[in-house]
Amino acid sequence: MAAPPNPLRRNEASRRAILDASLQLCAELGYRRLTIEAIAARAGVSKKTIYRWWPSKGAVVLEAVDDVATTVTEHPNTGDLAADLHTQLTAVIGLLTPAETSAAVGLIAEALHDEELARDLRERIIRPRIDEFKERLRQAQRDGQLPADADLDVALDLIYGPLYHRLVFHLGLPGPDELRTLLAHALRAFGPPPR
Amino acid sequence: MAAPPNPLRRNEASRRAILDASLQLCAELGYRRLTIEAIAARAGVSKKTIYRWWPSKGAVVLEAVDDVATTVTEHPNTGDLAADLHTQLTAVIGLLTPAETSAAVGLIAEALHDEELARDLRERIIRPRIDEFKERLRQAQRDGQLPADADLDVALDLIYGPLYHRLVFHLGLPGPDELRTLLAHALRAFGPPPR
Amino acid sequence: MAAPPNPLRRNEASRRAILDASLQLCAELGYRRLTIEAIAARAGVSKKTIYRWWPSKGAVVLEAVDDVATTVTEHPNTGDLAADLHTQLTAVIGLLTPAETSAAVGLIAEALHDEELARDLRERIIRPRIDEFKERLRQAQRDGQLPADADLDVALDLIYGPLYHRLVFHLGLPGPDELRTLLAHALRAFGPPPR
Amino acid sequence: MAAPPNPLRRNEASRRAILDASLQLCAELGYRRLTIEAIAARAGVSKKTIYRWWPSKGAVVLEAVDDVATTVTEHPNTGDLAADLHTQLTAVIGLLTPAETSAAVGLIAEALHDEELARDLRERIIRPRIDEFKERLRQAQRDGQLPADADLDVALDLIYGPLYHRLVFHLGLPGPDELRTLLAHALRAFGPPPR
DNA sequence: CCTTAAACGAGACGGTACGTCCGGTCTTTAA
DNA sequence: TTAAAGACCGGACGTACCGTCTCGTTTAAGG
Repeated sequence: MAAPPNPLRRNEASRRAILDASLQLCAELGYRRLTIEAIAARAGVSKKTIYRWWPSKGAVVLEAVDDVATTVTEHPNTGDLAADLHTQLTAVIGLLTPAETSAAVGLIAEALHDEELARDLRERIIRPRIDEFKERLRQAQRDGQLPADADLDVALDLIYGPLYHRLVFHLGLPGPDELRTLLAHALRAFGPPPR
Repeated sequence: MAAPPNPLRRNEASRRAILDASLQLCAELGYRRLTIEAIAARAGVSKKTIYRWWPSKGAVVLEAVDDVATTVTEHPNTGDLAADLHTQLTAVIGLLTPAETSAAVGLIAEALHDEELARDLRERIIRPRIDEFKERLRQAQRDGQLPADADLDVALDLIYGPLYHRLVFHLGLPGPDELRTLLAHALRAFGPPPR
Repeated sequence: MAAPPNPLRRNEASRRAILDASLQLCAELGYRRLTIEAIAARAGVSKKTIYRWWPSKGAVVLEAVDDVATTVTEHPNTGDLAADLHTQLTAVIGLLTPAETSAAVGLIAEALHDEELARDLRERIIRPRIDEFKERLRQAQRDGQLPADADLDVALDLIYGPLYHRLVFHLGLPGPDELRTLLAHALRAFGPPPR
Repeated sequence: MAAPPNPLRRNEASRRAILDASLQLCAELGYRRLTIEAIAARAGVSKKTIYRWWPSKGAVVLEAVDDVATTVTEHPNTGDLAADLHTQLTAVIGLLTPAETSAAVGLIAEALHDEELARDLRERIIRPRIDEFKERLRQAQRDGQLPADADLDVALDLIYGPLYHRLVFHLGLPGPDELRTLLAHALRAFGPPPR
């Protein structure tokens, strides 16, 4: 692989213009119709500049999403586990809605065919949030809201799984009440409800 | 939508050749690198013939998958709910593995951007299986293996959700034991196991 | 070559509809944009029926032009050679104008690449008129308006040549006065003007 | 018409390869069977590159012919008008022979339906040669080989006309002797040969 | 402060696939 | 038995983007 370009020389204004253009165009056209050519044109940048810093459309959008997602999805900790999960999942649902023009959904679709992008998506975006999620669950275990022996990986699957199941088949993402019901069931899977 | 051409005139041999070529090529190249041109070439058919009967690559593959999936995923009914679900989910995992060359995974990715394909995928492939799944759960309710008031939509989400959660982030589809664990938890969400 | 179909079975109504549609469409679209498909559609006839009786688009148009050209271009004989030639050439110019939508011009262009069509065009349409033309010149020789030893093939070239020279390079077909001048010069090439 | 791309950036090697391939293929297949795809393939160039610089197959071939025709058809001036015209017309006949694979004949046919190509053909190729031709005739007038009042436009029609008349109806282009006869007649149209 | 190497915009280039059109052949249906 | 309707294979069309590659022009790092 060729040596990567010297990051010191990187033009931050171009980087921002590219990421902004990506999200704008994704919102306007949807991820699928988004093209590198259009990003370059909108950002007032040459295609070469994009390819110098990112290997693919997916990588550009991933970085753009990473920027904006950072603030959106911090796991809250108010002491009430069910309420906090509800808040958190609602934020995630916001990132995935509307599916047609959501950059996040576009990335998920792309990652299904692109091993490398999938790895980046998982490691840079998902994994840190999984870690925060588990940390919050451990807190709940210490608080006695969740059994100490609960399998946190299973919890992750039961709590986040329904979202993606519904997303991929366009079954309609859950509204607030439905979400509450789902969470209640998921938590019940770990034992008798706390006194 | 334009009226489809008269299906009476349709050449069944061409249809089969097209569907077979689609699945072959998908297995060889992966859904993403699959092209209409290649399907036409492999099937010995003109592109026009494909476009006459299907609106997009996704629609072709959907029909191809529909053909083969029919037999693969019938919900068994041995009387043991957890075992039957395990069997069923294992079959579904088979359709989704390996992700890079699975036609089903390709369709799921495509459907994330294509409303119309998503509708077809849901109505022609998924919905009937959801119905069978719920029917099996109702049987379990009659058998006393599941509380009579269990919310079957929630059950669907808790049981199938983990698969898609793991699929979209390449978290590794569950193996047999992991699957058993997931199922046990999901079922526990509906109350204490019947005496 | 396959035996031609039995002309006795030929449907005259279809034949007329095809020829009429050809000329209509040629006038509307120009020869180049004319297609067999469009002729069939306009004539309410299947493509097969056209291919059964004619080998190519050119052959259809040739027959259509032959029908209408018959009456248009009979060599007149009033006794005044120059005047008669003027009349005749004016009729020919009419067939070639406007060039963009003239079926005759389309045939000429097609014949430049299609040996077989060229032969048919020459033998069925052009040759009989050449014969009439020469007959008229022989009459003029008998009348003393043209030297008895004039080379009629050369006369043909000098009299008709300018039309096609101008046609192929879009130099503008001659108007009545210009045509008179051209004819006067062409006839002068055959000797001193008769006393 | 859209502004053409900046010619400064143009790749001269590609341009030459395209023009060469065009003439080669035209000689092999004839103008009619020549396709942009084949030119691109033979020239080792993408179709886009052809469409970037030329609007149509005709325009490509026109430029190719322009290149080669430049040297072929310079009007000679030996002092003997009839002999010089004979030389010149022989060169033109060479460009038009054999008709099936002559690029020039292909252009003429195409120009009959394509106003824009016709204009280019006339202005870039024909007009300069007409000017040279008339210049040669004016020289002949000064030499006393042609009457001073001869109408040079008429001379053009009488001298070149026969070629195109014969070309379009495949009547056989004139050989050397026939050509001499035609020229002699055409010149006689302008009055008694000077003593 | 100046030099000089890089990053940059612009965009041409070889490719691949797109979705469409039409040519010419073959099959089905109805009269 | 004929002809309409039209499906079929083939092949070229002209377009859109891909990712690579010059070009001159900034521009900022380090001498």
